[in-house]
Amino acid sequence: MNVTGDQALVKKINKSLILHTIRKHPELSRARISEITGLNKATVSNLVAELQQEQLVLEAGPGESSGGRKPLILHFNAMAGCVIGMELRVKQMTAVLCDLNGSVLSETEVPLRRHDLAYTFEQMKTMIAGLIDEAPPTHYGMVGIGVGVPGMVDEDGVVLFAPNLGWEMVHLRSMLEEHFAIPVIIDNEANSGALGELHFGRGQDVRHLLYISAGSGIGSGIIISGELYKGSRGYAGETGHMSIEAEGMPCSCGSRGCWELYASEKAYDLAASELPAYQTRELVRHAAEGDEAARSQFRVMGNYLGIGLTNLINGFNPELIVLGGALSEAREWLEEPMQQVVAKRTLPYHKQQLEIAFSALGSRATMIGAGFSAAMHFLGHTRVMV
Amino acid sequence: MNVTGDQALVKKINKSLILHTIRKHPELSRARISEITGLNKATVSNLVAELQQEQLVLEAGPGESSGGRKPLILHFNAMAGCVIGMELRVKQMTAVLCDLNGSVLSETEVPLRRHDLAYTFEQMKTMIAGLIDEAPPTHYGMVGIGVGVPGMVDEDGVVLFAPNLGWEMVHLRSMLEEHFAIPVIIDNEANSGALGELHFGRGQDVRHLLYISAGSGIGSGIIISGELYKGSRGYAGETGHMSIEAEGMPCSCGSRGCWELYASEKAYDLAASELPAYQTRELVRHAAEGDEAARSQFRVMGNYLGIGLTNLINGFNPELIVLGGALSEAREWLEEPMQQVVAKRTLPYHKQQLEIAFSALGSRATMIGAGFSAAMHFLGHTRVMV
DNA sequence: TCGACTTTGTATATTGGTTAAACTAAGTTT
DNA sequence: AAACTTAGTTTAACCAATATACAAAGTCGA
Repeated sequence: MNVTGDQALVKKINKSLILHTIRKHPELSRARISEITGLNKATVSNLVAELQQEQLVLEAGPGESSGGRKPLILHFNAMAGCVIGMELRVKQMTAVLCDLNGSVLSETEVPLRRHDLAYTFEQMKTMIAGLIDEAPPTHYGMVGIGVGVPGMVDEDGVVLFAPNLGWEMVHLRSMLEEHFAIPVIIDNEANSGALGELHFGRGQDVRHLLYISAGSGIGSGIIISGELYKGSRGYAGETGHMSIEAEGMPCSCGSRGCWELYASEKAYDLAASELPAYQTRELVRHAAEGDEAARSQFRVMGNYLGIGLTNLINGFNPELIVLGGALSEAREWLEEPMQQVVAKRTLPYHKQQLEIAFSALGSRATMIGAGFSAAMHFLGHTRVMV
Repeated sequence: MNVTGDQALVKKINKSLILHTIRKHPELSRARISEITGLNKATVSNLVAELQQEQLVLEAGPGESSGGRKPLILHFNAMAGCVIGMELRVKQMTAVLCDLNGSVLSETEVPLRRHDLAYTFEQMKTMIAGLIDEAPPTHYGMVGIGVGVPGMVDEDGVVLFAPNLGWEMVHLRSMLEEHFAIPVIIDNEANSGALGELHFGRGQDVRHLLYISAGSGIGSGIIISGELYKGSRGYAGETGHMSIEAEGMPCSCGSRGCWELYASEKAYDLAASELPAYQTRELVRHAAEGDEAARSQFRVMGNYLGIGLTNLINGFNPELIVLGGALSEAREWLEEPMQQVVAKRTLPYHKQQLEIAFSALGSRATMIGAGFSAAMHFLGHTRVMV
């Protein structure tokens, strides 16, 4: 249904605007908020008073005067509640306990021996229960759980297909919500990572961002106008199966020449020559020790990474691309060949104002992003499009 | 700056909602609008009265009663003003005079002998002036001009680069606005085509649509959440330069193996064997007459079209793909091999609820879409995101 | 044909949000 | 100490949507 306008909506828009303004800029006074947002001073005062009552904003004493009355500094009360952000990986499960602004309060990790649903779900419940126990007492308590999973997720939080876990049609959101009675958000691992980098990594103030998660495969999270783009059914971003060799190697997906066969860890198995190791971390170590086979492997992969990136750049015209996932540990060896290919093959105009960076959050991007989704879901975010 | 909420905004949102509801559904009464939108009957009455005063809505007499007072049927007054939609092509220039709802009132075409700016701009001015003369007298008169051009356009209506015209950094919008003193909207030809198909072709009620314009090259218009996605600088959609053969044929763009070398009219020049003709229309004629070389050429191109489409489907997960441009005339010969490849290579979940269709508007999609952009710019469209 | 019922559209009073302007509070500068 | 600045609050006015009552104009069964 359509959203109609009334006074309640106006209040929602303005309150949301003020809350997120305070959240993003610490050390603001009511007067500054009025200037920044364009809202009347009285409006700001009223809505801030409500936000204080709701424990979402705190007064933190007087600030510096610039020739008049001292301003009263306001803070977003990130400790009004807690969220949990998780990442489900093939070999382990990691999770963080975060405040409402994405700061990590606690971090845990557990190895996964098997991937069957029963076992994994038990482990998840134990891990989440542990973090809930650890959580400090807050006004709202635990307000949400976000989970990033290595597979396709639909809009109802159903994991449709996660080949590396052997999962199909797992109603993960409803399972967790029924057990913990807390709102749960399930997302693809790359989508969560994209949100993590957007809000806490390299992506501050970026409108259109592409997050590429290269590990055992390649997935990507697409941020358009500051928001996750999920496609018509929630499956957007499966760029690992973009064919870059029309009649190349056959892929398990049914296609041929898929990008991830050449530019993810899958390439190790298909490498032309013998490699000294078949795990990224090991291979990086060998490369650092001067092993030519390892270095050459990364050069080739960097080249292919660049080719796929070029395709995405020409199509999406993003402001920023962030490379994350396990492969980002090989940055030292991948970056130069990759950048060279991109420079050579990208359309000239698309290169302007384009930055390609490696993840600032590293392997924590996904779980931090997942936790942040949960926090944003709790805080709400209403705004207008013109 | 941020959009803040106040009563004026509420009114704008609701008025916009009512106007576009009437525009999209003819034969509505105030009572039905109230039901559909969720707005109070009194609100609808008030805003409709204003829209009537602004000549944007007309009362069209009583409708059928269903056991009570007869409803007063309202119509969107598409003839409150006119717009012009143009398409600039390599060999000709086409334009339509449209009402505010995209209905074509008049259509013209002029061949282009040269492409230098001075000459082309003269021709444009003449063409537009002719259509302005033809326009029937309306309350608002001519309210906008939309132009689709074969090249990259930035957010200020500057044609950055149009290789087929030999244009670079042409400030087309300001040139036309200064001359005609009417709002002008310049867009890439594929973007305008996407809008045309979205609103008047196959795309009604579709949220995420991809319009592929295959002709002398391949461009695409990306519609996300019902809106054109232009990327960070306005250059999104250059999918013709997506590499589908990592080390394939060198392209003028600096890359290799670009999709449009294999699946646009550029493929004719690079065909393995001799072709009976080198223009799509001619080649289609030969294929229809049984020429095996022509048919085989289309089969190969259909195959490559499918490979590129698969890449886009996996990445974007659109609901609908519309194929337009000159190549769509070869639909009879392209469609089957293309659909086969897509069926074989696309990820299984992405196939669900995906439709691939050929353009319903044909060669008119771009100019109709361009005109519609101008009309929408005049009518405005304010709404809320939650 | 009459009266009961339906449906459409308008008028009225109320609600509740933002706002401008005046005001209080609390500083700095000269 | 007086003049000036800046921060935040109070007040009254405004205005758009709403619920409710109401008027207008139809249908339908007996």
